[in-house]
Amino acid sequence: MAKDKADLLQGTLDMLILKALSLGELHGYGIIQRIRQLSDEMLNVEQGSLYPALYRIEQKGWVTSKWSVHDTGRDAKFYKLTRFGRKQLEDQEASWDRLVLAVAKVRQAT
Amino acid sequence: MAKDKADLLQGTLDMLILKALSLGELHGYGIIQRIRQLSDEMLNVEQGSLYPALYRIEQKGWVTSKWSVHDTGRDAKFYKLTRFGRKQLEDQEASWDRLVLAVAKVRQAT
DNA sequence: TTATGATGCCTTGCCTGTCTAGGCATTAAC
DNA sequence: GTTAATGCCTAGACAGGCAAGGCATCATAA
Repeated sequence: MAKDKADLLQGTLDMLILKALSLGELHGYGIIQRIRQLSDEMLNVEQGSLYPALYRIEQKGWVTSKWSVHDTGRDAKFYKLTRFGRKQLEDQEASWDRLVLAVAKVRQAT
Repeated sequence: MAKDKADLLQGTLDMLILKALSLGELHGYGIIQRIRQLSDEMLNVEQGSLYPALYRIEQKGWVTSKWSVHDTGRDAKFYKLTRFGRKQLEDQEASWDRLVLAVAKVRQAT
């Protein structure tokens, strides 16, 4: 099976989930789709990665969840970013920026 | 102990090591210093991360090693990038670029 | 009717890879 | 003589992403 989609690096997933939720409440499956769509199909989050991550994130208080009726008439568990989660998102984005910068510095070396 | 230095993300270490070695043969301890210096002290590779990584990388044939006399008069194990390792470096840099781009796309979403 | 694919939830177990925390030797500096 | 820097290494803990599964609902197609 072709693997043209980039594997995630450990640590980026939380940030992506938080970012997806910062655009509005969403259920798990929808988070996957939103990330895929926003990244132009470049990032594909597996369910086996997402649900454990959502559980972790909820335990940390970065999101809350509640069951609601989906527009399709089916039930789905909607996740919502907390204020603390929003702060976390900012922190993780800042860390990511630092890392990208640092790697860029190393790479531009001749 | 203050932790202002970014923890590496899994997967970036190999690339950094290969990049460091692409600038010339070097021994383990020197690789750590070179990465730290090139990144303006932002990246600090732990020895407990480096040596297992070097072992893995050598097993894969990306580098070769040989014991030589260091300029200080002491022995040190010098690692050298192979042609295959150089190809790997290019691949990993390309993957890194794709990931950074993909994350940027997600992040610029409103 | 049935069966397939998309949508939705979840769990288990493996595996990789980084980090913490050690150990040991040599050399230079104090 | 002891400390700090340089040099090598290992063992064990741990996180987290992934593969692979299970289950249910609904729409569509055969």
